[in-house]
Amino acid sequence: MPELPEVETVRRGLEPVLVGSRFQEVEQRREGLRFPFPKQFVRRLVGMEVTRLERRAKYLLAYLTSGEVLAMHLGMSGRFLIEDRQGASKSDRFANGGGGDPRHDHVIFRMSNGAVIRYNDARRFGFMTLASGATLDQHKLFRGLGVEPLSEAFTPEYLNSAARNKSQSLKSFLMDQKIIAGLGNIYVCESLYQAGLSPRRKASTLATASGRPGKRVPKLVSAIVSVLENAVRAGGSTLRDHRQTDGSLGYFQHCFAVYGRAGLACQKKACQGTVQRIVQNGRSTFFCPRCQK
DNA sequence: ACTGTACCCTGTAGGC
DNA sequence: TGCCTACAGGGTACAG
Repeated sequence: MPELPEVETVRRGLEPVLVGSRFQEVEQRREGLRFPFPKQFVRRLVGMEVTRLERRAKYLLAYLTSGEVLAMHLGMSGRFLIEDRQGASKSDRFANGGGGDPRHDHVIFRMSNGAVIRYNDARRFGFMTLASGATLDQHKLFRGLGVEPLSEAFTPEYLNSAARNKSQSLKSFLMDQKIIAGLGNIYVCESLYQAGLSPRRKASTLATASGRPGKRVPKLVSAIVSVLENAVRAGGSTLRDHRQTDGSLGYFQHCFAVYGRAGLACQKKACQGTVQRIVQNGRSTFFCPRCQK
């Protein structure tokens, strides 16, 4: 479900109730999600204060006073919902069953500040684990991750050199978390559309041999950054079941230019093309063959 | 190296 | 109404 903008939106929603608060009680309601929970999961959390909450790629990272980090991944359908102790939503925008089926509430955090945070995940592709904060960069899950697309390190030079020898499609190149961390299916489609680049093009055809990017790479970098920034600003997108931590919906889905629009007219003024759906690496790609070359 | 396929699991939308 | 199929934002393993 969640790509970078959604995870960042969740982070911003959780930060004020998690940071500076302690885990008073942790209810772990099953053995595992995608993976088993780590040994002594509850014991290693209870009593610990969260000192900061960060996002890396599509992971949420809660730094604990124990020196450990609670790393959380939402998979496809994971979401966090915040309530007060009485079980009422913090906000009154809780319509449409935004709380999800309680059968899929797998973890409940009761915090020292009174907040109750439920992790709900119907498909259970998400997971939680605990890792040492000091060596997080070396951790299996994190050591291979590529650059954050909203950081200074994401430059045309970086992308140019990463693409240089890649014969895979541009779409699968951009989906690769070892290259860019946090991009997913929707935002890759949207970025390629905005940059006017075909998802089928070989990644290497984008790059220049000199190491100095030509025109296409900077355009793609700008497209990725602006698509992500706009989505974060809009509070992420909502497809099917994504909800913000207060149960409300994101708004970015109203802004999709190509994603999910197969058969509809290309929105670029001069273009008479039709958005097409193809499958690449087992995932849907939406693009306009007329203006994406 | 890269692609396609299957898989993890449940919910939902659409066709009949 | 139900039953069936296809598909879903993520990621990994494996065969070719």
